[in-house]
Amino acid sequence: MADYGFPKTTRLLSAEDYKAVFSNSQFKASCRHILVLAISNDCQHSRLGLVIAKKHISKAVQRNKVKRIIRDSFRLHQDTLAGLDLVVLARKDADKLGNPQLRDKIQKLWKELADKLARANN
RNA sequence: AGAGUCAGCUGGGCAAUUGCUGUAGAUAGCUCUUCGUUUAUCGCAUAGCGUUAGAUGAGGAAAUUUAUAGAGGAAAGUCCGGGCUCCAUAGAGCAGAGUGCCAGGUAACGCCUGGGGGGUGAGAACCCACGGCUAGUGCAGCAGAAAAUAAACCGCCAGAUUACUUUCGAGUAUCAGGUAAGGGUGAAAUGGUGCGGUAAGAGCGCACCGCGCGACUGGUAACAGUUCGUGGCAAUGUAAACCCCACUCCGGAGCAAGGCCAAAUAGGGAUCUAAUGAUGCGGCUCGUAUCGGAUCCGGGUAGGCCGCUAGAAAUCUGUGGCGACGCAGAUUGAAGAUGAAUAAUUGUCCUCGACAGAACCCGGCUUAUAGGCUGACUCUUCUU
RNA sequence: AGGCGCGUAACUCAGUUGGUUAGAGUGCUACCAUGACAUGGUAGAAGUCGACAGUUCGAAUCUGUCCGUGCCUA
Repeated sequence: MADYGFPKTTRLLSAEDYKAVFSNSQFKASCRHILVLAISNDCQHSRLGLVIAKKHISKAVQRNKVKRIIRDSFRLHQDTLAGLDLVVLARKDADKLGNPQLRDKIQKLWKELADKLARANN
């Protein structure tokens, strides 16, 4: 049975972690509203970081909502992305999507990343 | 029944599954770690100190699990007022900033309550930066004759040793005057109506109204008055113009304040040390400065911890007060994150869910806000 | 979160303190000059001064409240 928890070990915590992902990102996946960067890490599991800029989503309620949905989706799909440090950036108008649409989009991006990872390992 | 005014409350509910953060407890001693006791081992300068490994006791982290709590009325804007913290600081004044009818409330306020005055509305009610331009200084474009110690453009008026005309009444022009009743300009033109008065007029005089000043009465006061006296009126607007008056603040920053622990790297200070070393100053010795190693010390970055939520607290009761609010008693423990929790999915119900997310904490103000509920009051219509 | 500043022509800025006329440069349009283009010359258009209230006879300017935008503090 897969572990669907989201404890602190599966998050990016310090500024250095983020810096590492930004400066040498190995994998990329994006759509109109979301961009995902990733590098492989030394852990067994994957780790998630979120960058939701105030510039792109102006209202705090909307920012929180987007973060929650992405986090929840990551929680349910993290077993397919093992060994990656991920940073998810929200682009403009990401808050205009409905909850189910946002969910679909992020799921597709997870899948794309998983494929790329498999290809790189082979 | 309809229309409306004010005040208060609420801000989707239920169920299942999967998650997050705090707090309290439990678990196994499988993982990491701190301190102590003890056994073995190895090293050395050997009553000792240190290395490594094991056993054991206590604590912490992480993990698993159970219970429990978990955004707002505005959490927002940052427009005011405080608490708290640090730095600065003899005291007083000037300067500066703010407030501005009166009284009270408050930790304090630019907030609130009650009262006064003015305005809006049929009314319940609502709105008002509401001290002073009779302390001084300034400003008032254009238009208009004149714009602030008033003023004569048109008009009106009697006069003249004047000129012309003449129907001999006077008229026109000119001169030097009087006049603020009428005209037009302007946002604004120096009380209103009537009577008298006059050459024409004029607060020039009078009556009433309005206004100023003083007294009296009521009121803590602002202020009010079918009161009395007095002044012919002197007093245009503007203080969100300078300013005057009264009161308040009066050093500065803000939890990214501030305090504690503290790696790596670089650098600082103190002590010891050896080649009796190297380099610079110097012709050489002496001297002096720098350079090596070890130990200790303090500052301090990354990072971590505290600050952090029990407070001008909430609720209820009693009591004083018209009220804001005060006082007394009882009860309650109610978010505290830090790449930042408080949710997601599914089902279901209804009226189909607005504005919107704590970040040190309070008191206000302002702005945004779907719908629902309660109470008090006003007006209109109908019925009894 | 806390603390500062700025909104004026399409663009870059004056004017705001001290109230009564909105101005400069670049760009744009038309014409002149040239065989043509650039340069040059002449003329012209373009602004509810971020929005809404208030004070005033009168507001880009004074006062208040919102909106947008930028910067600083780890």
